[in-house]
Amino acid sequence: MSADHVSLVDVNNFYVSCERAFDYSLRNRPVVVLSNNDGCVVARSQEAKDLGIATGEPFFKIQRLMDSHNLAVRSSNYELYGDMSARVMELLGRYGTWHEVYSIDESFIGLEGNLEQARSTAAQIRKAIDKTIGVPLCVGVSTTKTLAKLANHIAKHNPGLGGVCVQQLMDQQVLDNILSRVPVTDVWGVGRKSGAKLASMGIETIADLRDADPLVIRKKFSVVMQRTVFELNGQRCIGPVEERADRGQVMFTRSFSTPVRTREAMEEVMSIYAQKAASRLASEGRYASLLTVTAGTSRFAQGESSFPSAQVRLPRPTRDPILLSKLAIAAMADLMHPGMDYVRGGVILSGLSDSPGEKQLDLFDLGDDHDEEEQKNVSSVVQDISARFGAKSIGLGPAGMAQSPSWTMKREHISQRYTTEWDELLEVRA
DNA sequence: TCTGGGGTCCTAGGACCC
DNA sequence: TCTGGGGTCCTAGGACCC
Repeated sequence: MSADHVSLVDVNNFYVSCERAFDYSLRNRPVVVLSNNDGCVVARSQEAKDLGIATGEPFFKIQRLMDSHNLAVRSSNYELYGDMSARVMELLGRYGTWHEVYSIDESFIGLEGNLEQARSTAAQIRKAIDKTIGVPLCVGVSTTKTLAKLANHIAKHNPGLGGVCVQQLMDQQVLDNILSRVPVTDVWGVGRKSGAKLASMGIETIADLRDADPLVIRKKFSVVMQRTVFELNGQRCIGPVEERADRGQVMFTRSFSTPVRTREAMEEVMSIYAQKAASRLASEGRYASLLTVTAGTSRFAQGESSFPSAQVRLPRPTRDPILLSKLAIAAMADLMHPGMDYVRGGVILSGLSDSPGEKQLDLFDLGDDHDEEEQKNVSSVVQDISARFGAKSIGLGPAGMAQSPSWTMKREHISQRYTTEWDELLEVRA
């Protein structure tokens, strides 16, 4: 990660900007993008922010603004955002000495040269992405990741900077003024809980945290917060995410559009989600050794609640959709209370590795070898078809039904998949 | 009526071993 | 019935992020 400067590139209001890139009617008006199930707001245009709409706000509370303030609403369209992200990242990779994708719309990039050269490269990046992909972004440049995040924050909030903020080129007095005014919770890595605790120690602004004693911070919080203090002082200590073969997990959890009450419906959920998770593993060429199932009643409902959860250790790494589906159903069967309203459920696969385990004796009770052999064949055919024709083309048991069950996700305001479906390409009229 | 999903990292504490 | 220290590994839970 050695380069003269660390920059953070962040697309403005990413989901909204993706929608706007293809739909001009969304420009210059308030726009929000909703979470899965059209539940709550996950992205807002500047105009929507100006209306006082908060992230996480339930859609039903702001629905009236559609009429009164010309608010436009879109269901989240992850096919579109994922595709746009890949294009942005590909282009960003051509700049800088290293490139670390941090999230769907953010990258850290190493820039070389003096400060003016860094600023000029940052401006080029903005221009290139806007011209070829059509989404606006801001670039923050400084000496550490935490400070680059901060510089990006400053660029976002000060339109006069033209979307680029090189921290070292700022007027010192202006910078000091900002640091001693902006609340500490605006720092990357400081959330609500830690913010409250810091405040009780008299640490309220970014400058306060920068000047705090790292040892005290380490003792009262953890090394994470201590690193933040070091980074605020210009000392690089947040490195790239380590690449580890067994790192990570794959989860498939969703809220249902209508509650699931019966054992049979929950079996459908577990079966379908397990197969979706398995197919994601297959696309990544990985295998899981731990299966976790979860479900839950609404956190907002009165009365009795239920949050069943169970883990199943898989004696050898697998991504077999039939096996995972069976195990997920079995694990959930005894835990759910039929009759209660479950509003969400999920399947998590973890302990990931790049190769399937060797078969071990007596660990799996799947009947005789003949059955297992046959099951293997069916599984591999299913995986093959879903890899070639897409996840929707085939499914086992409940997942194979042509019609979606009643609890599947609601997406009433979905935009077209401009970039990933031939049928929905943007029409251009001259 | 209606309140997201998918991640990462760290720490504490228990199980187990020598 | 009483009674050690030190180490590793695993898991649950908390906090944070986008």
